[in-house]
Amino acid sequence: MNSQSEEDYLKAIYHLEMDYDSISTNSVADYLNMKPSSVTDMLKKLADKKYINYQKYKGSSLTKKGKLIALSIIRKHRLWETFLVEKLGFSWDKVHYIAEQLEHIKSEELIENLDDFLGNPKYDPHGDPIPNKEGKIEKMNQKLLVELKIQQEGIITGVKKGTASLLSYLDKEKIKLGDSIKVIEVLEFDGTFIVEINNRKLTFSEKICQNLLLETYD
Amino acid sequence: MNSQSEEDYLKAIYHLEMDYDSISTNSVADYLNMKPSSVTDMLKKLADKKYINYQKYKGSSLTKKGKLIALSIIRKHRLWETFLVEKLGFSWDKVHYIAEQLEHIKSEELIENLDDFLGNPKYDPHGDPIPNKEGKIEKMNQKLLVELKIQQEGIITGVKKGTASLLSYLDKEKIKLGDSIKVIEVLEFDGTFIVEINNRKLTFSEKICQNLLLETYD
DNA sequence: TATTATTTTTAGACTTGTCTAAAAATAAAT
DNA sequence: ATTTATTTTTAGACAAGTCTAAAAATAATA
Repeated sequence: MNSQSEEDYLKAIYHLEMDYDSISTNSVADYLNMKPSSVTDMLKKLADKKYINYQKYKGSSLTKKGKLIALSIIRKHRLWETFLVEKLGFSWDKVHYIAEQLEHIKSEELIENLDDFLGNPKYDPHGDPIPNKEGKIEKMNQKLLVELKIQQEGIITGVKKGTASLLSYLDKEKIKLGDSIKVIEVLEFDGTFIVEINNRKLTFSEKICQNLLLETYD
Repeated sequence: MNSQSEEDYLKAIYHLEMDYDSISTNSVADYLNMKPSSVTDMLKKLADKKYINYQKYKGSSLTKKGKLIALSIIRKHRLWETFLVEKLGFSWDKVHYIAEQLEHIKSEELIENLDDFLGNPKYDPHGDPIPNKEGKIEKMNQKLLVELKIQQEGIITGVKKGTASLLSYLDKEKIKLGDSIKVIEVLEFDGTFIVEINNRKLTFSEKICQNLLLETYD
């Protein structure tokens, strides 16, 4: 049985491995708001348990075993987030703190029953893919809308830094993070995109497309 | 913010106060499977926080403040149990361990949304009353079926010690703990009870009635 | 009521997970 | 290539919550 702390570290390393090749002690400390010395201690412990490969001063990486645990926590997190939004009416931006707690509840049966109850969802309310029981997870890519080809699809995950005003525009148009978007046409003349969201056709300027972040599956 | 441990102790004292007048350190230790010395330490801490009245060698009792916390944990526990049984299809006898974990999740909003989602249930799957948000809880009494008067109702909570075989009879008759029972008639001749359970009329011998435990509300 | 038994508390130790401060290793820069 | 800066580890401390063993208080009994 792993402690809540151990699970948090494994999850952090998993997320960091998405973005960086080698995981430094400091990056884990930053991610978890902890001091590097505390992280060193825990890394040793996780290495003893064969959850990570850790070499003094060299950095860490998850072993197969560690990755499976991280994915099982992420699975729980995303299923609980789905539950909170779909069943309890929370808005997608308020569920993280609660899911951080719920993801540590111990019971295989609980999470499988929850999965069935939710209709075995593939994506959570943020549009992130939910790993299956065996730890398989759909690979995803962060892209800008402007990078998509015609007919390609993605899920809206946010906007680029410094363009928060775009968020209120999206809000006005009743577009939420997690909504699916599909490119129908791109006008050669000015780069305007015609896209489909929630069965509605919408027109986006090139500037919008350069600032809208998506996840795509390929 | 209270720790999981503190919450467990407060809940234990609450439950013990249902059955006994004065709560000894040892009784808390037994209830929580802990050593009395550990309990003493925690009792001091809870007294510092004004959650209990504690006097060396004399025993403990919950303050108003402590009782409210205990009731809020019990509320969470029973709502989660209801969720697990009603929504996730768990059987009533397998939910306790999971609810023990879920009851410590921190979020007012979560529990109020859950309450609404479940349709603001009054009783949990074991037939125990669920305290409301303000800590009000329906008073209940343990009684034997034989003690009930005609037309009185109760919820089946168990059988007397040494009569486990009665359980398999109930099982055969598709009667579960938590089922509601109402006395329709008592035959003077031999003390046979005619009762209604799940809209079915059933006949119980006097011996059965002397061994079937109920909760009643009055 | 004096003695024995039981309960409760105290004292000190241990574990987990964190911290600070200092030392050691690695990386960057002059 | 030396020096300087940064990163990482070590060493030692602390808080929470538990334990064991022994002492103190209370309760039971002869």
